[in-house]
Amino acid sequence: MTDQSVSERKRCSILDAARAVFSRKGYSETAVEDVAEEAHIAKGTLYLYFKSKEDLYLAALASDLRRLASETRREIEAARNFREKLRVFLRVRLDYCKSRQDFLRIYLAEYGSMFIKAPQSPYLSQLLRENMRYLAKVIEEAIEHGEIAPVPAGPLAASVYDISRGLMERRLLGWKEFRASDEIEFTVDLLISGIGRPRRARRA
Amino acid sequence: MTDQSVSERKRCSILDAARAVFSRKGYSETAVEDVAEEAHIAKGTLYLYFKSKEDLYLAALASDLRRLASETRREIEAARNFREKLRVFLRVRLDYCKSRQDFLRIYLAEYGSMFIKAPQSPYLSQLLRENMRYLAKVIEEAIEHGEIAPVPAGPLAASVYDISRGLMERRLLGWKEFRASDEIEFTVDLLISGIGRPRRARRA
Amino acid sequence: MTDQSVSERKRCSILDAARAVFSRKGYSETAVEDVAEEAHIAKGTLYLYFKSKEDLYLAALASDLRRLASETRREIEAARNFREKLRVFLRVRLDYCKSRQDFLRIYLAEYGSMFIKAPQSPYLSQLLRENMRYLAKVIEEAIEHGEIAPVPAGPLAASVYDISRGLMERRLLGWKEFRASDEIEFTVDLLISGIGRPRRARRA
Amino acid sequence: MTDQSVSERKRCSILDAARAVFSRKGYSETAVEDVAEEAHIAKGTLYLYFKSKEDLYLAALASDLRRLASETRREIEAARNFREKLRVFLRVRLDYCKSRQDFLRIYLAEYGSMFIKAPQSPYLSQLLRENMRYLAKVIEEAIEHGEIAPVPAGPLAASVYDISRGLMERRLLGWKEFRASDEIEFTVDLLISGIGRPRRARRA
DNA sequence: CATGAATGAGGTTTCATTCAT
DNA sequence: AATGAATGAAACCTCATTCAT
Repeated sequence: MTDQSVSERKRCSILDAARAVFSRKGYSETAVEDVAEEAHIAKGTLYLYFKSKEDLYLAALASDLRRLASETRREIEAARNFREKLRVFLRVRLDYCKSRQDFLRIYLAEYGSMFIKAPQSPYLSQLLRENMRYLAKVIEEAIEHGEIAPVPAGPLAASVYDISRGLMERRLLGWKEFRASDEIEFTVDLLISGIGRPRRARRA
Repeated sequence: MTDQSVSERKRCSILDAARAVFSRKGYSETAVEDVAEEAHIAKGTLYLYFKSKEDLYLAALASDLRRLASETRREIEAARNFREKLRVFLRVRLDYCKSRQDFLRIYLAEYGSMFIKAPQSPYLSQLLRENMRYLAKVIEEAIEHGEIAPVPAGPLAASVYDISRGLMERRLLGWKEFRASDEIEFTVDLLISGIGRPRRARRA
Repeated sequence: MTDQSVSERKRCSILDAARAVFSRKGYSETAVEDVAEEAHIAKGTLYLYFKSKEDLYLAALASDLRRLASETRREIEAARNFREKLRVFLRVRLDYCKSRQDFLRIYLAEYGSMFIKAPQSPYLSQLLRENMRYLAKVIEEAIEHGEIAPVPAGPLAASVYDISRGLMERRLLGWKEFRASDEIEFTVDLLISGIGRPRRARRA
Repeated sequence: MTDQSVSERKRCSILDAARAVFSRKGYSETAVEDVAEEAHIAKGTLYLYFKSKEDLYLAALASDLRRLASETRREIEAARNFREKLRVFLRVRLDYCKSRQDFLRIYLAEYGSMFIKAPQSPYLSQLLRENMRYLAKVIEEAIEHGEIAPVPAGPLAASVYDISRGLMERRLLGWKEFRASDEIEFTVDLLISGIGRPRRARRA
């Protein structure tokens, strides 16, 4: 048991190192040795935990991707109404820009390369669809509850993902036009007032 | 004259080959030799036209990026009202998915890697901002004309870009939930009815 | 301890291989792979010990250059009078033609290329001046002791170096006019007595 | 006739360019294109006059080497006595340091590489021996005339060459200890009188 | 478990030479 | 005679991976 957890702990510390380095230099510019150094282990040791550089890269990505997904779910579950759920969805993501820059950089980079060597990481696209499906379900529930108009849930979920990704990207690039909370509010308004009825007085 | 154009023609044919190969295998998996073969020239010849692999890659990207931008402007200029302009913006992009898959794959991949080694392609992010700025201006005009509510133009333009990119991506991945024209209509409705006044009957 | 010496031993064996190959084919005609083969190691291994082809070349040169210098000093120190010191200086050098042909070829080649790209090997010219300076000091002492006439020590040292280099060169080319010991004797006589008329009793 | 001389003139201008470039950058660092540019002709044209890079290099060397040899002979012939001939021999060479730096650099570099790839330029070593043989003959005559002691002419000629080369080298490197004329005088004295004790009246 | 020396395939780039114009 | 675009061999160097210790 201890054995297992010790081993698991080391795996994690390697993943942390990997994220740090990959996010700094990118996949192809990163040498396996760089990661080993950052993790204070020998290059050979790394291969006891991951079977290849790519495996390591994908593992670094997946571990945090799962964390983001579960955190998102937990917070959404806790939110009262749809507007709140939307807000929460965006907030969790924008918070990641601060606390997990390294993960996000890899995530966004890998997202882009999906379009080139799709078969390489079926895992990412699968995880992505799963998460989108979840958001679609949340939307469907809101429709059922009469909170929003009966729009196609899948495409809407996709759009929400698109916009949230854009927000993260611009934060990472330092292009912030205004404060995170305002950006969230703007986005929620954009989406809700498109879906909700009239759109009279916004933001009191 | 002929000389110049012959040379220019060859440069273009190399760029075409480069786009084809890069979009298939990605930057780091592509060997310069692969591109040379695709273009039916010798490796060394390629270096007469481009000074490095990266130069070639960026040139392949930039040439089509400029084409997309100018085509977008032309069509938007021709459109009557804002709703139409929005529709046109999205349509031009979705058309590209068919006619220029190779370009788009490179574009999206490179977009992602901006977050990792930003300084490498300042050109891309500059072009991007320029294009966004243009869309923002179009939005501002629509606001002035009273076509849409007075929303912050910059963030809105960004969101439009985000969503359009998402649409392209999903088409490239074959995730289309429905026909392109429907997707465009859905998106326009989502955006407009969020910006425009009441939002009565959508989608007939 | 063993570790260090094992590593050091390997470094030396690579240097030996390098000297052998470089002296056979010259710097630019030698491929790094050739040296690796001669040393019975892989190309990559060589780069664990030397950071570039040039580094390897210079290291091969410097190691023996230092050895030659120290051997020279030791023997000169042991010699009684100036005539003897001169003899010894030349002998050590001519002996090197036999035992270290490979080194000498590199040394002489590199000497020549000093005049073309001087900044490349400041190390060589520095070592050279140091050694000349030492010989000059030996000469100055001989003058003080009244063993020889009060001639300018620097230029004389340089001339001695010039002639000794010529002797080595001609031996390497197989142009020997007579036996090494006779050549040494002739040179010592020439320097000490000159060729002007009198020249009575030479060599007792 | 004109045709021939025009062609010959072009060959020479290429040789001049070659000397200039080779002496600046060395053989392997020089690209054939560099020489072509310096000569204001196209790369292909150069191959009409010289069959390879090496051929060009050797030709650049040989043309001036012959010039140096003939100039040396002419001046030596004109000199009255042996001491004067010696002086003249050294002076012609030191003058070359000023007027033909580029040639000398190549000459000295190539001299060094003789020891590595001797078979490559048999021409140089042949020319060298010829010139040495000539000096030896001059020495033999001086001995016959009773101007100097009966020393072995070959080795002495070699030594004179060695020293003169050293003088040129140090001038090229900027190591001059004193003025050219003094250096010549010192050398002549050294050879004629040696450094042994008596050495009474030097230079009459 | 851990190491890190060794490997060698493969990458990008250069450049001497050719040849159609 | 002159050109310079095209070639492709070969060079140097990197680095993911293995394996004996």
